[in-house]
Amino acid sequence: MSKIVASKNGTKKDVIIKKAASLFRKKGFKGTSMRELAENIGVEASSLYNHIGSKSELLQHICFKVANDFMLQLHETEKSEISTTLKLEKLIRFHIHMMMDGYDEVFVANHEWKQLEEPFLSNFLTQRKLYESRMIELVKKGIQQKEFKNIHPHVAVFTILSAVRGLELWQRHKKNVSIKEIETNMINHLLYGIANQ
Amino acid sequence: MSKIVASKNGTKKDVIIKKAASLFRKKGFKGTSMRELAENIGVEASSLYNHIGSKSELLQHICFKVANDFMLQLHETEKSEISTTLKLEKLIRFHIHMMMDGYDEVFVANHEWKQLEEPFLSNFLTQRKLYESRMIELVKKGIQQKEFKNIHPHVAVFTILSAVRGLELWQRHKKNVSIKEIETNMINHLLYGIANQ
DNA sequence: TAAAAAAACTAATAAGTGTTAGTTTTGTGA
DNA sequence: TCACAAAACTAACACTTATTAGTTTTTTTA
Repeated sequence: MSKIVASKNGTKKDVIIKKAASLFRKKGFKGTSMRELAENIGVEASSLYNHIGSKSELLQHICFKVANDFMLQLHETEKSEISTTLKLEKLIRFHIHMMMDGYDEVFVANHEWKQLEEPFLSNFLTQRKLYESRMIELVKKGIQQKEFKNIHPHVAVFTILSAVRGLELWQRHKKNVSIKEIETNMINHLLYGIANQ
Repeated sequence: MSKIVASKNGTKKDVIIKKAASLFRKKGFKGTSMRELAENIGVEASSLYNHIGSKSELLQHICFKVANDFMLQLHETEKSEISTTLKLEKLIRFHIHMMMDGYDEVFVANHEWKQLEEPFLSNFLTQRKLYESRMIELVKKGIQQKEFKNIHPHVAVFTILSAVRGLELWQRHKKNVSIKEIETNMINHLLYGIANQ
């Protein structure tokens, strides 16, 4: 029937991946059928296979694109010559922006990676573990330099990562609060707390 | 073949639900088949239907049990005559303990509620929204009473809820850090921050 | 120990899954 | 305009899904 319309800067495969990310977020990877994906694009299911190899491939693409983006930013931040506090702040801001700009993809990478098949599953987990441990090193450094309190680095990093991931919850409510406002409040909360004294 | 063994304090249905929660967490609701569930219990799939009505019913039971537990605790906390800071602290501690004791169930309620069918889906979302708004009211009160800084209550609540939900990540690493240690660090982090000055 | 109830079993159903083969339509460059 | 390539289509495949019917085994009760 209709032909898949390639957007200006992206192949038809990209269009499929984008729609897949949206559906995988809303209904889950296993909860989304190829027929459903095809229908949302305006095409028969079999036609998708002119552009992609398999359903799994779609998930792989989404997950590793996100993982890669985060890794690159981490690497860049580590190299930059600013205080540890500012490095942490920069990373938190990046997480916030990724969550806002690439909501569907980040959500899918966070929630549907379990459905990856080997060896992609192991690969993804290794990369995530590496990311976490490098953030922990950063916090440790901040403690040594007396920039941070004598907290448990592991707990601190997980608290931060989780809080940021929780921006997912915001997508439902984004009417009243601006990104800037969320960003400022969240950074203050995570770095300086909310209690007086 | 073998019969479903009912544990001391629980019907056979409870055994099925417990195992379902475990599998739904590990593989997702859609990713878990009734045959798989049955096999894990040591029985044929059709035999499950002597004890339960449907697969969906299992998910419903898990989600609403969790939602109910949280609601009850919120209600009790609201009534208790302690400072707002202590109320918030009490709630955070409850979240932490729920995550530790009922890991599978809380995880499933957090991640698989989307797979609920109507009218259960709407019901669940309404209840969650109510929970959130009552926590927001609590934070607002804390600000009025000058117990909290002049933060954005909405952002603060979501940051806290997300951070606590992130305890999921801990189940993988629970070797080195005790619950008590996590609890203390997390509460300090969320209420008082991590930065010096 | 015999009767009744509970819970297992086998077998089958209808619907849905990802994917492939083969064919027809559509768009493009000579 | 004609040939070639890209991308759509229809139809089918082998398999898995939740669930039901009907039957047999096991357990409980009297």
